Amino acid sequence: MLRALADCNNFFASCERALNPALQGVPIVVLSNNDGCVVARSAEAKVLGIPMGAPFFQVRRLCETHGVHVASSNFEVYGDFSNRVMEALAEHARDIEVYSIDEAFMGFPDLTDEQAFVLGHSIRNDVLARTGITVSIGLAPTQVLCKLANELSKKDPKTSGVYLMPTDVAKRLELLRSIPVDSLWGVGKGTASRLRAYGVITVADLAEIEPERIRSFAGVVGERLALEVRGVPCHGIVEESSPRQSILSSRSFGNPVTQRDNLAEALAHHAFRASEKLREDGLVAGTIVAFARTNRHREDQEQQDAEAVIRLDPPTHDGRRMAAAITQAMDAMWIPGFQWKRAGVYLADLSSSGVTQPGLPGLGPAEPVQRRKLMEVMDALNAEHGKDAVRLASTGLERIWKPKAERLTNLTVKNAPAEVVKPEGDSRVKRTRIRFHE
DNA sequence: TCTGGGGTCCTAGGACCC
DNA sequence: TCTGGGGTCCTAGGACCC
Repeated sequence: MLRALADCNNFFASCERALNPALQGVPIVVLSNNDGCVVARSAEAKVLGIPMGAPFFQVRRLCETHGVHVASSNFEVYGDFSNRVMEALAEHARDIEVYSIDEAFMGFPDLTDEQAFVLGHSIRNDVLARTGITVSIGLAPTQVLCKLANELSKKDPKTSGVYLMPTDVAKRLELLRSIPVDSLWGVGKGTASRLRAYGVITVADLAEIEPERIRSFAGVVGERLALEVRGVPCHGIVEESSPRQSILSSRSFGNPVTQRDNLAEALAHHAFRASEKLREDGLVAGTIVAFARTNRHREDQEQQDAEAVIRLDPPTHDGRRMAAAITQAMDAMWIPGFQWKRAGVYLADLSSSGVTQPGLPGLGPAEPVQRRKLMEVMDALNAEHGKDAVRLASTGLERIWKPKAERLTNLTVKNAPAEVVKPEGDSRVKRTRIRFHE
């Protein structure tokens, strides 16, 4: 089977440009939450030498000097673009696995090299025409090789955005000999240094070593990698997404929080946000962890973590119950005298809601009817009138803990076509696994 | 002054049991 | 000084990804 990885180029920056055609040719930078770091750069911004992940305050001058358009990230809008890209991709593939907000693996029946090229280009053209987003296509027999092919397509302008990994094994090995093993998907710093210690320097080295031997020093992860670069698929294209195992809602504060009440409000807010995601997926949680941290980057300040772990018995998806539990836990959690920079709520021990567990007396339906109804009504109102249209009083009125987002693209009728902001429903692409991050 | 927010999977080691 | 052997389950933390 032939596989492909389609990956949107400079995705968030491309979305901003698609929303505002006046940005054609203008360097664009998109900032992370709280306007903290650079998380996406248009090609022009890369040329200016703005590094990925740079704290914005370090590149602010550079941006001003060169007239860079700087945008706060707007994940709702990027999610809509993503949906439309994935729908277009799905029409071309036999199987599709939406891997992240801007990437999808696709499966095709076997094709000749010629056919693969033609297919790659027609996918690219179609997605561009329908969404305004440019994708790069890497074609190969395994997902790890697809990743590599995709990178090569982006690096080399001659490929015009479509790269097919050589099907001839000797040719492929020759190519892989020039690629360092740490550029592989799944090889980070730790694995790279372990591999180096055993003489595995290039991807070809990995392809030539006995997979069983790899296992002794790089574990099953290394073994799978070795097989994949040989062209033996270990990852299938997963169309059915498995249920989530954890949910996190957290943010940095626009300004450090020093008052207990403000931290409590922020945590109640995150608890409710997390509970919304839980209900969306039809799950209940058995454990909440509420946490707060001081600013790791301030070496002049004493650091502190605060954490409260709360068991929910029976498990729940009731945001009110969670917020109340956290409010109670504040006594144990609160440590005065620190400047809290970030806080959040983590949900674990997730299981399907409405399921009674056999053999466990007392574990009836997850929630009493009236509690469920209340959440349903709140979710419905917020879906219709926008996030936070109705919210828990415990999340506060002033909300001085809110993160910064000072450069949000103004979605007026003029620059936001209706179908961009509110795409057609009924996507046939399963997106339950999609995660809204870059 | 100012530094993101999600996730998954694997492993090692401890608790516990027979 | 010396003090079994094996199995399972759970958890914390590391590594990695986007």
